Amino acid sequence: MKDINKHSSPKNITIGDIAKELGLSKTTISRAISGKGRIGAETRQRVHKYILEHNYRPNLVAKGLAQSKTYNIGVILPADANLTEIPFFQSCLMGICDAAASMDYDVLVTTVTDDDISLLQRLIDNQKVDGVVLTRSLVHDLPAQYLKEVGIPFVLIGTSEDEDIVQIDSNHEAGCCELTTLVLKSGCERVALLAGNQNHMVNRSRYRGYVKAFLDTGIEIDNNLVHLNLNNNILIQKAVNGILDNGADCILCSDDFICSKVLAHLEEMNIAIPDRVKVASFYNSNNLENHTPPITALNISIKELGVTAGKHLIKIISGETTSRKSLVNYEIVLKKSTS
DNA sequence: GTCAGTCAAAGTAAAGCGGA
DNA sequence: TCCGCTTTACTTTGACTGAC
Repeated sequence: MKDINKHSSPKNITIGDIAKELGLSKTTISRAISGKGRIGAETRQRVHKYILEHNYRPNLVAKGLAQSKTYNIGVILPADANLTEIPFFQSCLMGICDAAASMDYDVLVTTVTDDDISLLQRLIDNQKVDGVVLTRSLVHDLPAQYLKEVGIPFVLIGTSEDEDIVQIDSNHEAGCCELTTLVLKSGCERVALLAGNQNHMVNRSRYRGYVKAFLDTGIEIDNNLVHLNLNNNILIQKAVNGILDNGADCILCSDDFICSKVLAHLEEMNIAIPDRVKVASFYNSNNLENHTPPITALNISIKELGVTAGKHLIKIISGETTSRKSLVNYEIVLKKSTS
């Protein structure tokens, strides 16, 4: 028997040490700890007494080996997230980490772009994780398609038309419809929408909510006031100029990135909010909360999205059934920008 | 047949060991 | 010294053994 301590740091007590000390096999110790399999009550008590006295902690690598599990979950972030999106993904990640830690899992993070999922494939090929949380939903969702093909458990933070995918989201369509209706009923007659990339499912849901509010209130949409796929500042500024020329009295922004660019452009043009034009966002953030005047926005607990996603994923990994779609509550926070 | 316990195998990095 | 093979570490679990 070689001396394994010769080249290593002080080692933790193992199941083998306990077996040797108590004159039992490693199997018997394992069964006494797990409660699975037949074992005498007195033996079980002896083992439990010993592990309590010696602060035994199972080796998760070996446990994973025996169960063909890694006790890791992967979190996939978009590599092309812009600066204003980072707080969203950070809060998601914190929620996922909390959920994972509470269920004895660790988290590995990697990134994908819309058309390059090689880092996700590497994570799966190398068997680094038992399951995956996708933090962005796309219309043509390459990561989701890939994970379905290879049969790895995963959940999606967002919405998908694929009914096989477990989805964690807020009801964006209902929230945006509610906020748009509030604005329409407050007396605004020319309510514009500036929305982002329509390849992102969330932006489609927000657009549907805007349209539904007009249908419900019986007001016709003026397409001159609707601009989609605003992916950069130049497009946003052009859109703002266009809707102001078309008499917009309220600007609804599909997210805080667009909203912050709109606010900056309005300030440059010395256009007063809310006196000349009202502004609201379908997604809230610290940037908007700290703006003068404060901006009316839809509020969602992003960390709760992450916690829910993490818990659902680990349930699926453990073989438990879970609901296909979970919705996290939203609230409309009315501020001076629409008063 | 039942009960209580043991054996062996799973994956893989790192260390040990023998021969060239 | 280098190369390549063997052993070890770690836990779980189905199959197996021995006593009654």
